[in-house]
Amino acid sequence: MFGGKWKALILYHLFEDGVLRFSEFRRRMPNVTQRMLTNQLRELEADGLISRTVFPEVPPRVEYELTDLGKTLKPVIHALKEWGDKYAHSVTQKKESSGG
Amino acid sequence: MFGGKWKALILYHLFEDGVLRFSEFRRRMPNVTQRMLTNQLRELEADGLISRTVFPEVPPRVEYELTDLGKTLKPVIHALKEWGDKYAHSVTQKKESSGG
DNA sequence: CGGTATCCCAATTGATACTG
DNA sequence: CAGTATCAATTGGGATACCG
Repeated sequence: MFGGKWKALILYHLFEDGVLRFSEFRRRMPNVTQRMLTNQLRELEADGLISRTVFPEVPPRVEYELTDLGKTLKPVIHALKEWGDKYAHSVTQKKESSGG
Repeated sequence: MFGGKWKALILYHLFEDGVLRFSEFRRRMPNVTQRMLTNQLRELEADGLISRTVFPEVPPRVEYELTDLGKTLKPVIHALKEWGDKYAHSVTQKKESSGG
């Protein structure tokens, strides 16, 4: 379920910001391609962890937020971030990511 | 770093049991192939999370345990397991795993 | 007992271009 | 703004057989 390379980061930003639009994700995760972002958002939605709300406006607006189930992941994401902050530098990195 | 499908489970068993031999992993995770188990153990070792000790005996014996760095992952693995125990059933599963 | 070596398929990820 | 479509490359994973 956490298979996706960016899912944890997506969830992290949702815990930080509550609600995010597609373009806001793009700003927060600049090195995720549009395709991958769409892809992972849809998978998270399919797993019932986030919700997607389309506002029929011009220009279009789509908002993502955590579902109740998604919110239960807080301890996991939190533990992951804590660990990353403390120890990620100890681990061999192949490439720098979009700083989460 | 958690890319591997079985890494979290490997770490979990090490937190449970302290030290494990190759064959003990196999018993605890029957549906991981020998190749994948070796593979993921080596990656964890390369990342400095576990150590591998070979005892030059007959029959051969190899023991795996957590390094100090590996032990710092306890909160993460713990949070993950807690979540799994509570909510994994809420999520669509494609296949059952080796029960962790 | 604790692995390696091969082969092969599936899934994931990425680059780029296009669209309502 | 928020996506799709298409193609290509890489990586992950499983089956099976063999080895010191």
